[in-house]
Amino acid sequence: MNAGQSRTRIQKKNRETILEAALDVFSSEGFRGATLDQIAATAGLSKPNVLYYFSSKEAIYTELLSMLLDTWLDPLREMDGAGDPLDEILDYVKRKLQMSRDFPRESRLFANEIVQGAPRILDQIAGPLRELVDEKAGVIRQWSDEGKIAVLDPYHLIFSIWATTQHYADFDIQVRSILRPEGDAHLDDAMDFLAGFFGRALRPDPD
Amino acid sequence: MNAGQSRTRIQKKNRETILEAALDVFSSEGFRGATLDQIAATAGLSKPNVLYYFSSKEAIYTELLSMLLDTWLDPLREMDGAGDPLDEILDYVKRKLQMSRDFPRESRLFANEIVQGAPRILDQIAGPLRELVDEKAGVIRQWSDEGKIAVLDPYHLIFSIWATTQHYADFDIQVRSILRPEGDAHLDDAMDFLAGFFGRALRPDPD
DNA sequence: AAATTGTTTGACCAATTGGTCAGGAAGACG
DNA sequence: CGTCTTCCTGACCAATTGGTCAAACAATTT
Repeated sequence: MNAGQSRTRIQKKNRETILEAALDVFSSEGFRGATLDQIAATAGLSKPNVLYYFSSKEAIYTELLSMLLDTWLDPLREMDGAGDPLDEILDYVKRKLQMSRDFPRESRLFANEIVQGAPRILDQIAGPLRELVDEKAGVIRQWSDEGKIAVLDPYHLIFSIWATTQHYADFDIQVRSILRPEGDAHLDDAMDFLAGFFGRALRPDPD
Repeated sequence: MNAGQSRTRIQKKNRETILEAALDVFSSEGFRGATLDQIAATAGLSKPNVLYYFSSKEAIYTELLSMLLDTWLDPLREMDGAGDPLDEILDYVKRKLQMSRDFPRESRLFANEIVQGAPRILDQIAGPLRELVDEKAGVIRQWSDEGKIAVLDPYHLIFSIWATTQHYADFDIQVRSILRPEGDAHLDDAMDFLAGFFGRALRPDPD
């Protein structure tokens, strides 16, 4: 398949269809657990036709991963060192939880990959992701130094934001088994909880 | 294989060897991704011999899961409604993080299972786990009502403890890629962070 | 030592899986 | 229209996988 730019109308449509189907299958079965037959069936295409658009199962997977990583990091990128510290962090929490609500499959795709040791995305994590985190950790540290928020390790703070928000996508079935919510109502409760929780934890100590 | 009690010396040893090997393989590859050949090779046994002790791949997996779930919930069981509220919760956080350090494979085994929709453990989650959580959430709610800790949704508080502590086992590779720690040193930092974090968040409001 | 029971394995099997290929169907284009 | 390229498929293949089985081998019991 054409590795470069030019794509016909049909190519654009079918590649999109395949990636959408692959997201479905990979996110719920993991790379090894997903089969080309499943992906093809979900996409409504024949298996050879899927392989006409992507050279291999792995090619579909890695394309998905690299396409989605950027989107995934956008909420953190938006955190603005010039804004109000507490608002910026709480807004980040909000955006991240919103992504768990809107893109749970994407979250699970990454979760699957990382739990299994990130064999096909380690470069991206040790590279761009790490750099972004380093940068934003610097911003948070400065806010701490200026007394705008409590003094807390910024890296572990970021981890705790990832963990608490992605939990609602990755462990959705567990959350639902325990809360038995109607639809997504519990995510509003989660947002209230997290706002209160991070708000309290970040409130600066009196001098 | 004998489904009942009586086991010979050799049976005990080999079943244990197989389960240990299976934990290794299942936790890093997921159910579908793991193969009997891998498990047999890791255990140092032949594949038919593995199947002499367990009737199928699935039998190994479900036995592992149900064996480990109890251990997994022990830290929460220990949380004592009669103890000092803040201490009890912080001790729970500590025990849970300790489990991420000591039993990361077990954590990843559950993570894999639950991310993929918990197809073979849903009963356990909707049953015993849910009941335990309901009970402990009641305890926490009471502490809130008595003004001993801040007023926060107890279910989401428990989720946040799970999420933040298990993160260090399940997303270990990501944490390491970002922090580049020597050995497990970062887990001590994580403990300091989480103690400060939960301590601040739970501190009751002045009346 | 013989008989019985428990353990191990090589050889094998059917199903699944990722991937190939020759050729046909359908668009694009002059 | 005819030609050229793109798109699609049935049939096929080799490798892998979960699982079986008869027979050999080792322990234990009598």
